[in-house]
Amino acid sequence: MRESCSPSDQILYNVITVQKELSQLFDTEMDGLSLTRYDILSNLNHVGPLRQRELQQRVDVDHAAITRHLKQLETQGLIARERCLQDNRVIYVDLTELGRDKIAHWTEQKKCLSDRLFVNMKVEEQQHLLDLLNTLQHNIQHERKTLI
Amino acid sequence: MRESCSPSDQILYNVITVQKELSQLFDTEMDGLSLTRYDILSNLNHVGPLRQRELQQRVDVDHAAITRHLKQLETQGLIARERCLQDNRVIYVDLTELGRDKIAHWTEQKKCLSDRLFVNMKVEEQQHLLDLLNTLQHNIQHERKTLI
DNA sequence: CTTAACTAATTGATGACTCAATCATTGATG
DNA sequence: CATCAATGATTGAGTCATCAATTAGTTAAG
Repeated sequence: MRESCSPSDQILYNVITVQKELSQLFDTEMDGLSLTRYDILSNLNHVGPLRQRELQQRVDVDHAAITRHLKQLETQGLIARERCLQDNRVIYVDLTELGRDKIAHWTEQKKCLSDRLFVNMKVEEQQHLLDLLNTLQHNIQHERKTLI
Repeated sequence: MRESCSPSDQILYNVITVQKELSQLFDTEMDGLSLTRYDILSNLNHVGPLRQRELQQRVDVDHAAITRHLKQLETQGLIARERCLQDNRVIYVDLTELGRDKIAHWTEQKKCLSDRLFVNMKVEEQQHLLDLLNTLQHNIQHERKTLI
């Protein structure tokens, strides 16, 4: 892939690389908190208690993955889970006090990192990059739909 | 992350998402060949026989991962490995005839997919996207260096 | 010559993700 | 009310990645 010359190939290759390096950077910078777990906690922080199912859709990983992450986060005391009384199948997930403290700290840390990653990029450029990425994402989703 | 509003946050989130969806699309479109394995075969196709070590650096995954991928690809008859006579530690890897046939087909398939993903993006836009991604990647690498 | 440092490849352990199968609960239909 | 489909969560198996430790071969210094 690295060998190919067309810009489109290089873009695809670059997206993969950036994601890989970004994840690693994130992990080391955030005391070992993975991007996925940050995403889980961040979602809970913004939109209060959530059903596991809803959280799974927002974070966009498998059911199984969510279950296992939440199990971990629960033993770390960052989140609490509670069965719904009306419907005994669903489990509501929310941050604990500790979780709320921690995520506040991590959010700050992430913002700091984010600032450093975009120092030399003007806001219009950022917006442009975002638009282009959105176009690409849209195309990918379209392809996936026509495939199924 | 999806909740946050600053363009930079959205960019980072989007890169993750695009990579995830792209990998899945690639897998389904290429008869289950993963991006990493495509990359391995593609490298071998372009730059002939390679030491495992060199291949590992080009594809940019762990030593262990390369060893295991090559083991698989060998049992599938796509590549061949041969010890170097001068230095018995190194193993040279090359495509077999079958491997060469297959990668030609997959390259075509990938080009086709790539074309579809960028239909509505002009070449200058593609180039611009690539430049912006490169800037981002450069910044990430810089951060990782200062961290270690 | 032998010991020590270096390099290439492999193996084992661990963690994250997916898919498929399962369990428990709910709700609707005959 | 009994059954059966639908839904939420869990579990098990398989893949792919990493790190750390190990094996095997090479090279250089005492």
